Amino acid sequence: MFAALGDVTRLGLVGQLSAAKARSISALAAETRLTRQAVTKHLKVLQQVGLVRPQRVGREQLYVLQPEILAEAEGYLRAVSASWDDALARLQTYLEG
Amino acid sequence: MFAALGDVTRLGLVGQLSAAKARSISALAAETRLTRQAVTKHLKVLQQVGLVRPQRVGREQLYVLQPEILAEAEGYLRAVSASWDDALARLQTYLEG
DNA sequence: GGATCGTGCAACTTTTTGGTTGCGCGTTTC
DNA sequence: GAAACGCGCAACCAAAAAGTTGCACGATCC
Repeated sequence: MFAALGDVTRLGLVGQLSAAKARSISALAAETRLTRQAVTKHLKVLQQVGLVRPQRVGREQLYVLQPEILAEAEGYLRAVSASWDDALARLQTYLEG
Repeated sequence: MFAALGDVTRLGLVGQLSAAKARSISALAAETRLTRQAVTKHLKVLQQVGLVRPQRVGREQLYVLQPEILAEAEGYLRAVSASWDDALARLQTYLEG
């Protein structure tokens, strides 16, 4: 999940998709300096982690963002922060004791 | 930032550091199957994005987690979710209109 | 029905990255 | 002060990932 978002190009694609309802591969590729095939590969990666969902419309393949998945990552970050706060509290106690 | 967390080993190191106050490179390496130098490299990466801060103590180099930085990533995810909700609302309106 | 558009698939090249090995240097410890 | 410990640096290796090119195929437009 983080690995999927860790690529600048993919993060850009997520950005594009977060601003639009749905976009075709060519439309997405048009806003980058990459080939259409490169964009296709990145979309496959995003799809594998569930961040994005393809949807065929005529001869176009539209991609839609699945923001529910983002909540997972958000939750993890919060958990790490929390457990670190615990550790910090223990450290505090230790230093004061 | 996401790229830094995107590696399994680095995410593991963050996990270790979130559970302890501070840990030396060797101590961190001892809990993985990796060399000390490999761990050193990963810590450098984490340090570059500000997730971790080194602190020299005698001949040991301790590393401490900087959880404030995690809030940035958390905020970004929330923002993307939000703007997508907007897009979804517009799509809804479009379809109903 | 022929041209065009959007796409999928496969092979290939290039770059990045994760990992190791080897050595030297400051800090302890006895 | 010599041995041991914890590190840092640099060179090197291998595997994975990013990107391109070339071709074929269904959908659309005229």
